[in-house]
Amino acid sequence: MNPKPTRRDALDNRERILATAREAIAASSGASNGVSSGVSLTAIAKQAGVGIGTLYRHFPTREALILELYRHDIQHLIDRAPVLLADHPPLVALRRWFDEVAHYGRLKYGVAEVIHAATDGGADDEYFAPFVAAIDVLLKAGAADGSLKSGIDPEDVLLQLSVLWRLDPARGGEARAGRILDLIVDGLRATP
Amino acid sequence: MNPKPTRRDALDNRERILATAREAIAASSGASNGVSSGVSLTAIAKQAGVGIGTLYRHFPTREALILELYRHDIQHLIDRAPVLLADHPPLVALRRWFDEVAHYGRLKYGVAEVIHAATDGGADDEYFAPFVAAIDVLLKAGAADGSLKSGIDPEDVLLQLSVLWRLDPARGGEARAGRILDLIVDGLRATP
DNA sequence: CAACGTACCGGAGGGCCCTCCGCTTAGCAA
DNA sequence: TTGCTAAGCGGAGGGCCCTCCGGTACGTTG
Repeated sequence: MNPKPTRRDALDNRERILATAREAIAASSGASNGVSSGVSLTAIAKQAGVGIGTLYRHFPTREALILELYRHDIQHLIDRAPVLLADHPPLVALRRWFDEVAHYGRLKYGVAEVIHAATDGGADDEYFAPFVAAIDVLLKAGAADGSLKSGIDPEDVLLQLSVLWRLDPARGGEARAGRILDLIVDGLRATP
Repeated sequence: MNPKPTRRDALDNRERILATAREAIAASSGASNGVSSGVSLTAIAKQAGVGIGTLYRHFPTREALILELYRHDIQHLIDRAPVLLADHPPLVALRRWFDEVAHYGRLKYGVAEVIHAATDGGADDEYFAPFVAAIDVLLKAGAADGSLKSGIDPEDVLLQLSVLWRLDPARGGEARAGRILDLIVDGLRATP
């Protein structure tokens, strides 16, 4: 899909675009609700000293770019799932993980953007499959010890989580996120 | 907010825009996932024989236009809540209502669009407050007979519902919607 | 080192969104 | 009927998105 360009100039450009995008987003992220719309790809291209066509060749969609920026952070979140599971019972681990994802997503809004893109259905599975897998691990653990329903589709849960990114942190979003996560977890609980 | 224009020409234009928009959306709604993006406001204005400025004066955002188109249908949904409550126990009424909203929303995608806009936070409360009120009635009834938790914020629930509009009906969306609604309802249930 | 093919560049172009402001005209008042 | 005035009109303009394709230069091969 994105088999890393082989030519030097191409690679340079790619890196330059990523660096510029990182700056631009960091600069603009102080304001507003954190939805991606704020940054102009045109501006990034110009600032990076490449043509707009070049930017689009490297990153065919805005999401592809954001996604690449936050690949690291996303991986971190994914890796947290088994760690939490090792330290806590499944139900607690699940809830903690949700909290981390929600919190992280609102902080570094890029992660939210990625998940948003992923849940839009059009995104490359390659990227968000690990995310789904992380959820699945948590769900399976909960099912195994009887605290969660069994047979839940992890993608359904990811979709439910995607609501979080639409909260406005400025106005009660923090508290609302907590309440909604509670509701979601309750929905996943095994019914005795 | 939108105190209906008093001049004849203004009113005519308004109606013409609405009629044209209705056609345009009907014509394009056959395809794709049903997200609003498909229709160009520029095209609607041209087709309606008004300047783009006129369209924007009457309907400051795309959502405002869509919302006006489906005001009727939305009202219908809202009215269904008490009817269902009269005929069924609260839990059943709630679930039925969810089903109707979900189904309707995916059929006439405008409703989805409106709710989507409403949950975006920026929307005029005036419009979606009745929706929230309808949910609240259902929740209160369930709380009263002990089948649902008490003290749930209806806006939280609306937000959870908003996930439904992002499902792709073409690929498993129908079934997925059902599963997710089950999860949501379970989350709202009173914990014994 | 020269020459070449192709991977990559860049920006013009078409389309949409939304704003802003000078002009038009409907409806009222005399 | 004839002004008059503000409510309403409309489109030019600036910005962004994304595509497409003629040109450039990288790296390889002889």
